[in-house]
Amino acid sequence: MTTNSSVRIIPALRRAPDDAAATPKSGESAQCRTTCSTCNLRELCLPCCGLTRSEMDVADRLVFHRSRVRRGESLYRSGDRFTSLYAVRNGFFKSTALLENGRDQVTGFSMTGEVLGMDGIGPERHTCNTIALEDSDVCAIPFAGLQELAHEIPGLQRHFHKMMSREIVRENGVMLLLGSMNADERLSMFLLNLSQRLAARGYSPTEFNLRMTRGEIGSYLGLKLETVSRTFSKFQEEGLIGVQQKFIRVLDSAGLELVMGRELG
Amino acid sequence: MTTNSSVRIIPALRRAPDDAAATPKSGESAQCRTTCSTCNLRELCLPCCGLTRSEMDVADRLVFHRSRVRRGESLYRSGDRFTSLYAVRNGFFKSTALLENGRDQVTGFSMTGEVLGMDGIGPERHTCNTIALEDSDVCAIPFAGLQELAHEIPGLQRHFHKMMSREIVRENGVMLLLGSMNADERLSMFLLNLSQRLAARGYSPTEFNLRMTRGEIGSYLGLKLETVSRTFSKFQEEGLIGVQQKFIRVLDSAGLELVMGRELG
DNA sequence: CGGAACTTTGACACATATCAAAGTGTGTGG
DNA sequence: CCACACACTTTGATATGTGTCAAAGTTCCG
Repeated sequence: MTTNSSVRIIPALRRAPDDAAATPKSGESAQCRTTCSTCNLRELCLPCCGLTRSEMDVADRLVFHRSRVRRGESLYRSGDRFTSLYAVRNGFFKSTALLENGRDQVTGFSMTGEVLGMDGIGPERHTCNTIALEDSDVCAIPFAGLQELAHEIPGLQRHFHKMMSREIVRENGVMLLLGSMNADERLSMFLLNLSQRLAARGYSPTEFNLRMTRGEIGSYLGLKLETVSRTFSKFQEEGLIGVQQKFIRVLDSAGLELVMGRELG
Repeated sequence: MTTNSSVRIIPALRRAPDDAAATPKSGESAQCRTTCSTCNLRELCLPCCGLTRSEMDVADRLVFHRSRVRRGESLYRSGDRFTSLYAVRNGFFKSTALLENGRDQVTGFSMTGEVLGMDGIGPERHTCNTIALEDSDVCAIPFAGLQELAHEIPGLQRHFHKMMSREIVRENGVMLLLGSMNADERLSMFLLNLSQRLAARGYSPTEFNLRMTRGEIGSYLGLKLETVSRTFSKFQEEGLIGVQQKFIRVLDSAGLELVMGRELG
């Protein structure tokens, strides 16, 4: 199973492997308007993916609001009226859902090129909180406008459907993980998935900085933070990974994959 | 949280509260062709939901294959080419996903009026197995045709998007359940959800027959069948429910809801 | 430099899994 | 129609993985 946390928009994207947190210089968190044909991320962004030149002209009728979300700030909150999807242009987010009894849980992590907010389409309100784990840039895609556009560009409609479907498949994968895997398996799957998604974006699949805490990983994987920490330590002793706080080095990815298969032979 | 297992197509549907397993007389499992305007389930079915008379005429261009799936048979299997969505006209299904190491897990139960197969849209192949737990009737909706139709009927497109989105929200709910609830909470949520969905279809919310085994419930909830059985027994001792094999009587639904809240006060 | 947030590690508790055996119901073939 | 086999369920005894509680260690940031 390959759990793609959040839906990936493009299969691959080359980029300088600069894994350092993008600390922006300009402090304004102001929005700015932009269009698809002037967007430097258009090979990757939702509505523009695979459009022809003439379709792009149509697409430019749709105006996006690009905005910055600072670390710790919400992109949207549960209960907010749903108006837009958000393409992550740069950065890292967590989504959490709140149970009525007060507990909440991380339901996904999203990185560059993934689209957030699809849970809101049906209820017309967002059903989870999405918070930036580092200073991030997103492109807000007004849903109504997207729909009009998709009506004229069948390829876009199809693309959008696949995106939603993949989110369903991703969540299916998480259900399997939560329902039938032990702590070792969960964590090795988590690491392999992260590694794979980073690789698809041109980053190193073997060395990266985690953007989330042990507690957030645990919440996502249905484990307590102490268990996450212990399992990291165990993997390190076994030579599977190197751990220095948030910096992870995947030393034996085949070994990690074995962790998931070995309980049954 | 209200976990709607599979996406509900209509908010409510009145029906004679005949909960007995529909054992069909005619033995043929042959397909028959039908159109929306002659369908006796159209108030409930996907493409016809909320269409005007003239839109219905358009909809009739789309021909559906109605077919029967006998208990134990597959509606589709993981890996099958995706061509159609399936509206459950009558009956009960489970969907299971297989992990590469051999284990498999129930990812959802579906009943009348719910739509199956949305996981296949993205990958263009089904990603889970769906098996009838009783003799069932489905309506196969060719996806390509549905798309054409939706292009002409905006309300249908919107309806379809909401349906997919709700499936995402449902799975989110299951993730919460699997990630942060104990056995009591999981089972009471399961029962309440089932009860609620039955009520929405005009069946009794307080007395019903389970269509699945303890093992299947356990697989869905991330528990072993013995734990499911023990928890049923415990709920019975506490006067929350009555259990006689597959026949369940909800005696104290408020009490069941309390089970989910009481750990935190 | 000091405090806050996060991480690691240990000791122990507990919920659920595992293993086992008996009980119940159901369908089939004689 | 009975009897047998099979699938499912219940219950008990025990094992174990993960949670809980606690304390010390580390890093980060103001």
